[in-house]
Amino acid sequence: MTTILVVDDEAPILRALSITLTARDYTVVTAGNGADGLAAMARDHPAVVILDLGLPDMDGVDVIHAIRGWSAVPIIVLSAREQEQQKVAALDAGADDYVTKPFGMHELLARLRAAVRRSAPGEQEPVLRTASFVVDLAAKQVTTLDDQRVRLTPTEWQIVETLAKSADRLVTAKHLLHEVWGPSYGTETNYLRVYMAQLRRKLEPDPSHPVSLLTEPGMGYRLITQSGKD
Amino acid sequence: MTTILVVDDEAPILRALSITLTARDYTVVTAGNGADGLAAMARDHPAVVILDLGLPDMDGVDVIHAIRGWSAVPIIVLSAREQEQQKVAALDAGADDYVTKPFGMHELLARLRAAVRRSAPGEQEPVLRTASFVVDLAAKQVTTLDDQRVRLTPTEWQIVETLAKSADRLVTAKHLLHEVWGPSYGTETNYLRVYMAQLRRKLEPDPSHPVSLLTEPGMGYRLITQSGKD
DNA sequence: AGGGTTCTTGACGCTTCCCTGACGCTGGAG
DNA sequence: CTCCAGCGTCAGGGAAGCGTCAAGAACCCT
Repeated sequence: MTTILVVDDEAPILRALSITLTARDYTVVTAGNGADGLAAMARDHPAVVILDLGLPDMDGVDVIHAIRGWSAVPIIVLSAREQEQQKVAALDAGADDYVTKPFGMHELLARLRAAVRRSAPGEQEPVLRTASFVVDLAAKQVTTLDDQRVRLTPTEWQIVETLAKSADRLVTAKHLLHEVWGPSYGTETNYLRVYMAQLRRKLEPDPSHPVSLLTEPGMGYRLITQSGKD
Repeated sequence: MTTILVVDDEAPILRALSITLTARDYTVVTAGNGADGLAAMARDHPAVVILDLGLPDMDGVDVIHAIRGWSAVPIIVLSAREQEQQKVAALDAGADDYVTKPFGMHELLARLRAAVRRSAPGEQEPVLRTASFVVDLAAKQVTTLDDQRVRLTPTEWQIVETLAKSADRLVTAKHLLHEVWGPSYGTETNYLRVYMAQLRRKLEPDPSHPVSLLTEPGMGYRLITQSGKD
C-alpha cells in the first residue's frame, strides 16, 4: 500500500485531498503544521510527501531541509504564492515538484503518480507462487522453486495461464477447452487429461499425488497458490 | 559534464535556452523535431531532456513513450498548452515535470537542477548483460564480454532492441514482426528464423546451442539476462 | 556505374508438438 | 459382487514449426 503524507494548515484542502487520495487507494496521513509533519514523517514512512509552504509554525523551505537531512522521499510542494523566487528556493532546498494553488486535482494526481513511479523503479510483476512452482504471467514463464526454467509447449502454457488467471478458483473443463482450443470445443475432456498429466510430470514433485494442480472430479481443475507463508 | 537535450521547433526558444544553459556550464544539444530528438537521444546520452510538446513531425506524448521504451532519463515537458488533460497525458506517459510557457527562466533552471539531482545517485545506464554479450540501448550497440564491438545490420539491431526492451520476457513472433517489419507483417516467421540464426552466429559462443537468445517453440523468442543468479 | 552489403525468398532435413486410441485404475451405484 | 463412468497413463503417426543453406533482388556508398 502506498502511503502519502499531506502537510497543510487549511482544513478544507486537507479534507479534499484526503478523500480524493483515499478513493484512489492511497493510504493518507495528514498533519496541520511543520512539527507534526516531521513527526509523521518519522513515524510512518510515506512514499510521497505533499507539502504546503504556508505553514503556521515554520517556514516550508526549512521543513524541506529537515526532511532532506535524512530522507530522499519525493516531495511535492503546494503553494498559493506564485512568485518565482519562492519556487526556486523550494526546488533548490530539495523539493521534487511545485504546484501552484489553485490546482487541478487531475494534474496533482498525475504529478503524484510520476513521483511514485520514480521512487519505485523496481516494478513488481504479477507472479503466482504455488507449493511446487512459480508462474510469471508477464514473462510467460514457469520456474521451479529453485529458479529452474521449465519448458512448456504453447498448449501447456495456455492451460497454466488460464488456471492462473483464476487462481484458487475452480475452472470448469468446458471453460478450459473454450479458452485453449476455441469456442467449438467443450466436450473433449480427454485432451485435458493428457495435458494435465504432462503438466504434473513437469511441475509436480510427485506427479501421481499433485498438490498444486488439483482435479475436481466431475467439475474441472484448480490451481492452488501459496499465500506468502510456508 | 552534464549534457542537456533540448527538443523544440521554435528557434528563439532554442537559442535562448542554449545560451542560458551553456552559461550555467551545461553541455547543450538541440533538436528541431521529434525524429532528430530521438536520434540525438541515442547519439549523446543527455542527463536530462527538455521537450516541447508542439513538434511539427510527431506528437510529444509519442516521443515520451519512445524514450521511455529504453531509458529512464528525466524528461521535463515544455508546452504552451495550459489544458490539464494535456499535462496528465504527458506525465502519465512518463514525463517527470511539466512547465507551461511562458515560463520563468529561473524556475526552469530550478526544476532542471531538481531533475539532475534526482537522477544523479542512481546513475544506471540502460545496459543489459547476458551470458555471452552486452546490449547498450542508449548507444545502440552490442559488445561481446571482452569489449569487442559487434557489427549488426539495422534489422538485426531492431530485433535485439525489441527483445532487450522485454528482457527475460517472452516476445511473440507476431510482436517481433510488428515492431521490426511493420504492422502489416505477422506471419512471416521465416524472416525471424533467418535473422535469429545470423544473430546467434554473431553473438552466441556456440550458435547451435544458444544460451541467451532462446526459442520458445510455437510461441516466440526470449532474451535471457544475467541478473543475480549463476 | 560499380562493388559490397543487406534483405528477401525458396527448399531441405530435423525436431517438436498435437491428436488419438487403447488400457488400467478407482469409487460409487445397482 | 458386478458394472460403469470418469480419470490417469502410455506410445505412435501425422503435421506443423524450426534451423540451415544458398542464391537472387534490392539497397547503399563511393
